[in-house]
Amino acid sequence: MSLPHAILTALLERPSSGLELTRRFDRSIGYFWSATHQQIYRELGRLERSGRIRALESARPARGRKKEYEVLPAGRAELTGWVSGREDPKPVRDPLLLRMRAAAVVGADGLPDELRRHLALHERQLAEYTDIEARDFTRGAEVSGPDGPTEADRLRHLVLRAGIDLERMWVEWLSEALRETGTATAAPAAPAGPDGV
Amino acid sequence: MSLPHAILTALLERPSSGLELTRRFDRSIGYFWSATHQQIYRELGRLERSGRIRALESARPARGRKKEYEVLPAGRAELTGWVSGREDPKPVRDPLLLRMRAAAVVGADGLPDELRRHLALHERQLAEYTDIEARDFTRGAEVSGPDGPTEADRLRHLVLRAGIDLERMWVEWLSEALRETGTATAAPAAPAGPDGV
DNA sequence: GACGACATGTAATTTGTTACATGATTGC
DNA sequence: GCAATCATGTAACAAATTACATGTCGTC
Repeated sequence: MSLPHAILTALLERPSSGLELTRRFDRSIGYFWSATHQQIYRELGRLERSGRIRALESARPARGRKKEYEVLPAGRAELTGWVSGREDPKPVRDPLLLRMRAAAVVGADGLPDELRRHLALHERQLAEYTDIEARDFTRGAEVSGPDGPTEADRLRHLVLRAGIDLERMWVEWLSEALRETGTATAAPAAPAGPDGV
Repeated sequence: MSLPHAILTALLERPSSGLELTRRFDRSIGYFWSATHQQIYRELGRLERSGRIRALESARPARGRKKEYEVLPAGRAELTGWVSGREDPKPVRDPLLLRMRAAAVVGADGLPDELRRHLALHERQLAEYTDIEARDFTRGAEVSGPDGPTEADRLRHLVLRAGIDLERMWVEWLSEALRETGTATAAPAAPAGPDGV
């Protein structure tokens, strides 16, 4: 249940309207926590009702009119508490890996094309991340002041590097997978031994 | 919507009862597609009603009695079609990364402990995977016959290596993250620049 | 016959997805 | 006034999570 905390974080970084949040969840925030505008509006409603955020004056009448939110002390407290919480890493759930495992059973027809497609997507994402890194986190382009990077800068850079490392891992793995399957013709494959893994 | 296909794959590899499937989803299958027993029973019901699998004779009366399923031709056809489908990689959604980003805003209190905990978990998972690799996929211990690995073996090995690469990536990233945050005292952190990333 | 392990299931809730509905503002 | 865009929202559904309920079987 992290969506409300993602929104609180985003709003603390900068007060925003629902649509602005939606856009930020397509870039920055969305790189590690994705959400659609429907989820965001629903959650904004809840957070407002529970007194964790409030709409800035100016716009009341709702529909069609922009409505900006800011975080209240209760919201900041909620987020602070959540940050020091514990939560195990979620088990992996990856359709592409499942497809490969299924392909081992019913035949790998068309798989190489899909691998190539994913490779291109991950390469593009990697390039986007490294561009951001070059822009925001290299010596001289530091977001921070003359004292070098702050603790906050270092944390944000670490998060970005997780994204970079992940994309790099997929690019390398997909390249290797293509080397091994791309050339071979799709074989029907024999029934497996005991589970194999 | 991959759960039914995960189940079809598992049942093709070996006919099983609901509980057996649940156990296999805690190992092998679960390494790339996790599911709880409630999900599995519900989905088994649907697959049976839609004529994709059927219960082996022997056990009818239901509750408490073991019930084994096998895949029918319609099920195999469904899976074969699904394997050649296309699906974009899902955007990342990682609570730990979100926590770090939030920590950059409200302070990184207690974060290093959580990083150490995750590091230990990922190291254990990595060890489990490399054990399996050594057991099932090294020369001499090959699952396959004397002709060397089959296409199916190669695919299963690739899936396992994705797991290994992923865990290794996290182990390395978490080690680096600890080097950078573990020593520093938790700082309150200044308000961010424009989104930063 | 009571207990624990095995086994199958129901119910309620929350979260995420997809499709659609409606109002406001701006430029032509 | 009309179309395009910005902006907020509703509704219906699908999937996942959590908690609980029930039945069978072996064994002590």
